[in-house]
Amino acid sequence: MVCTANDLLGWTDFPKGLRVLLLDEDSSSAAELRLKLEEMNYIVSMFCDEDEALTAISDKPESFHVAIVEVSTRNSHGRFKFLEVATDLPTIMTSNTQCLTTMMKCITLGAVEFLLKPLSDDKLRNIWQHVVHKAFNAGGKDLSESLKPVKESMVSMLRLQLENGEPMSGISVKEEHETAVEENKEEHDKYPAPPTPQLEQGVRLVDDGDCQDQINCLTEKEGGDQDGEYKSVDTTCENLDAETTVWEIPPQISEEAVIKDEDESLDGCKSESNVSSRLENKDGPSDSGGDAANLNKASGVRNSCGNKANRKKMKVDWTPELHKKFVQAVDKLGVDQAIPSRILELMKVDGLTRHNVASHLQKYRMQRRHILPKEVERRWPHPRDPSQRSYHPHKPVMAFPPYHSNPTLPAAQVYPAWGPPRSYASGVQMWGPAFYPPWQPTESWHWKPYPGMHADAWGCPVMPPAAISRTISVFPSSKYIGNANGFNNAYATHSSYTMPPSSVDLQPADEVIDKVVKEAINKRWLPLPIGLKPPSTDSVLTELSRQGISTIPPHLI
DNA sequence: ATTTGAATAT
DNA sequence: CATATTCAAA
Repeated sequence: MVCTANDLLGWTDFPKGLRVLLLDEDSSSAAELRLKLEEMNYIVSMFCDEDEALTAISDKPESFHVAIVEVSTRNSHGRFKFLEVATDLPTIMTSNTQCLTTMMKCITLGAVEFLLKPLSDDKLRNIWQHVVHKAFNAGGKDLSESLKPVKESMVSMLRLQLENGEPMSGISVKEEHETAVEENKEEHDKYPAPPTPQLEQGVRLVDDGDCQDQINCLTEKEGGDQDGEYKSVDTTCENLDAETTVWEIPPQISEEAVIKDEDESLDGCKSESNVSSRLENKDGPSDSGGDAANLNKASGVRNSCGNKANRKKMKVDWTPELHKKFVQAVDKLGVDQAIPSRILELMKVDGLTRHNVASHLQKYRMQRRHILPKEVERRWPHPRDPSQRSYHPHKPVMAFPPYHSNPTLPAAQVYPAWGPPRSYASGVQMWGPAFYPPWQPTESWHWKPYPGMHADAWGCPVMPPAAISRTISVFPSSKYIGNANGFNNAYATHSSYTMPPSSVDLQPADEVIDKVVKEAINKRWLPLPIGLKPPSTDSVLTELSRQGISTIPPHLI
């Protein structure tokens, strides 16, 4: 397979070496085509029937970047099948006959273009555009293996160019011609369109669209720390030139108008750039996450707004995928170690800054602090006098770990923290109320209260939920959290008898408690007990009903 | 000098 | 709102 991230770097003269699958029954025209393509430095694999071709594709999906498929009235059926199966491969249909119906069908089935034979050299030469287009517009998920590298290389190229302020050797990409698929990005997000589902990408940096400040352009030098991180997007006027330059001249396509839009800084122009990363990170210690960045621009075909997408700071769009990465990073680090810089590091998402992460982390923590106590309230509702600050003796004083995973839970169930993956399009908050926090792999949750103290000394390691509810403490209320004295006091006072009898001997010394409490206070989002097995949703429900709470708003489950 | 987390701004 | 930016503190 040619296509690894490394190969990209080697792919200096981009279209060259692109692998073309040629499916054509007419052997003579096929041979001719092949010749031409090869002259253009494409690597051609010829097939005469679609089954062969499909087999080749399924055997080695990464062997082809683009397909050119001839269709005639006779073989159209098979060709349609090809289109249906080879969805990952940008496929150009060619035909001797112009049949609107056939064309329509091909396009509907995902063909990227329908060309009438004979194919012009120009058309042929430029087939690479479809590869790039697909690489940039397909969500990371369904991006075929062969396209990922392309995408990556494009991104790195673009980045480099922007950073250097000058075009890189060899490759340049022009996108103007691309149809403005992005135009209705919002719509796509909400109602993913069948043909080219714009699935969520990693980081979506959204331009705020106010290009009105020319001045800014000149003065934007602002010194400053964070600017470095935005280097690639914060451009000055001269960079702008460079930018426009960047987008011109793909190998021989000089003529197609490059949008030289001087600078129509205007209103309403929106464009965005997109950085996405692979999200194949599976659970577990596999942090193999290499990641690619994808830069997705709104092709500015329309009107004045050119593609100067990335000039101001972009807003990071925390897509579920991105958030998932975030959570995985946090999980991996363990809540107590989850600080922006490390998270950022773990996420390895290009274009994301520490600030972005910090901001997100802030929200994340707030969620945790709010959601959890609520759950607690539900489990031990204040019967009366909510103003009463005292905690029930029966009420738990210690929170069960907001994180902490039940190792037996499949990773998939680990979601709830910030909610199950909802349709990003739905616009629903991804971390809406969830019944349970993202229990994470136990080993990743490091609670180190005190160096010599074994975590397990605390509380009851694994107990049925009912038992836990009787023995483990929990924050009485959110109001209470943050009251250091109160908490400290409460904890010290009640911990002893909220402990299971069996643990009595293991009571930590007061000073140890102090330490723990201190840390707990300092990092209130940290879960307290250790080694506790989180109750399953079912058992919680059971427990709830046992306590006479039978009605749970559906959205909480 | 950096980084963090919270507060505040957009 | 969700993110970004600012700010005080570590």
